[in-house]
Amino acid sequence: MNMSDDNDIIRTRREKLSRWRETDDAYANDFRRQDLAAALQERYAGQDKAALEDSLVATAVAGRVMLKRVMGKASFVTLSDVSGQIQCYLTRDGLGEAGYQEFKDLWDIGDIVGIEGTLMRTNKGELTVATSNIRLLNKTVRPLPEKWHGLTDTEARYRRRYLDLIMNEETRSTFRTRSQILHHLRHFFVERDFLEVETPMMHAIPGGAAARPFVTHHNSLDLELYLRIAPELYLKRLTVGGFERVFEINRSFRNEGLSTRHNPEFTMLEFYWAYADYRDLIELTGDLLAELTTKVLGRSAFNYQGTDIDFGKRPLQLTMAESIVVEAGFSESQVEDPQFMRDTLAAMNQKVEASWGIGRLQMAMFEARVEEKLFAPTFITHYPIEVSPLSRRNRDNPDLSDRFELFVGGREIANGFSELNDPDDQAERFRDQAKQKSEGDLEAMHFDADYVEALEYGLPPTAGEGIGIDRLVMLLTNSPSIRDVLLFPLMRPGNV
RNA sequence: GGGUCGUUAGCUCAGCUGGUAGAGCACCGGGCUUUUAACCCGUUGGUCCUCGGUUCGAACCCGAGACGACCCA
Repeated sequence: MNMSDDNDIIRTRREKLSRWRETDDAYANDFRRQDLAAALQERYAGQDKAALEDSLVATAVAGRVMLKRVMGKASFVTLSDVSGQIQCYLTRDGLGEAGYQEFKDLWDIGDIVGIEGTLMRTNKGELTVATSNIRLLNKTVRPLPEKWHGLTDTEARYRRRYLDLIMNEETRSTFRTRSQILHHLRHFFVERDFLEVETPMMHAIPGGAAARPFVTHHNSLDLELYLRIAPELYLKRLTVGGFERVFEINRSFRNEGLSTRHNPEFTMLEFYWAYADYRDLIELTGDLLAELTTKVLGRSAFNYQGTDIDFGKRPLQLTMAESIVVEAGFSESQVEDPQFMRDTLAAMNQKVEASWGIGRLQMAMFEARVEEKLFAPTFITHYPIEVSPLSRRNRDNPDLSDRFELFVGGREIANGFSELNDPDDQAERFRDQAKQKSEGDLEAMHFDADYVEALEYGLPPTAGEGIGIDRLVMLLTNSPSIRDVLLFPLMRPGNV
């Protein structure tokens, strides 16, 4: 765990570094690479040994030494660059006595080097650079993890992600996929005339979600500020301002525990779409998942932790009450009976507050008994108004909201609704939240008078949605933990 | 917050019932001009996570703590 500075390996490599520093070109930056490994592998895949001998293709490659095989006066070195790997053949005849000796004396696995030469193919058929000139570009001090097993210790992989990236193609692949997902999401929304915006990360009043915030302090304003728990209320202010389609992909922060599904900072996509409602969102979300998966994976179906999921098919739809009937096995009348729900939750050792109405009781039951079972993509609709303080009230049933969440793999992936744009109703909901906060609910919302004022200037009929990007990346990269899709997940400071 | 498991060489891991700490890779020395985790020979390398306890004697047993993984709340 503790990588001390005085072990034999590091001491020897430091001695080599000292010798290298005595040369003229230690830490030179004038080596120019001509080709990437993968490009060479692809371009010359069809050329056999004889063809390459005839054509004398000159190249210059650079990268990290991953493997080194010394056989007396000839050696093979495997270089790794951003694209892939290529083998190089170094000989005393090819490099000259001094050059070959420098390689033998100074080069170690892990060093960053530049190699010039011509392409050849070995007897076993591997494309190889027959080296005529070598440059040591960075004499590294610390040894890489073991070449066969790599770096497997999860703690080390998260704390020293660079080593994980050097050693594990799977890790590199995950983060390439993450980048692709973000790219295609942006493309999807920009193509549909959504404007990408950035709204504040530091809020005087945290809002837009039920969560505990991180608190910080602005010195010169002498002001308590909160890291945002969601961008929602600012994005809707922009919709008031006439940006009728906006989206933001950025971090939010929630001061909660860590788990395989939660990191205190996480990435959300939120978008707001004027003159649309939650049913339009459900359609758009279905399109989005199908298109995204096809573009990123080349197909709409994939396997997540042993279960097949297909975003090419439209997700199921159930109301929250229906889902409790179906998955938890209660009758429709039981699900609507506050006393029954309260008693049943209590019997399940679930925390229940006396003030909770049927909406919060149903929500608690849903979270306890239903959510984890929703493996196949499923939209749960008709959330109770009691747990949806920013959502539009359902026209047919005022106790319900025009809101849905999407569940995949037993996890919430998206949350969307027709926006509440009645300022008086919103003020009433905020007052209710503030009351719950004063009664000790740490996740209840603050009264945001500034936001209500914005609504008084007029939010068009609008639908808005948030999509958890980390969880989406988990699905498409088959990652069991959110830490596997965050380059630097939060860790307690350790003595590493 | 609770439970289970883990922490031994730079890395991957063994280490029996408590009796002087082991292997492979890497490193160092030697051999080898088409290898593929190259191979062969010979070395080197340790805060056994930390602190305390039990014991003639602790990597191992007990207690407390640190860090991590997973599960639960």
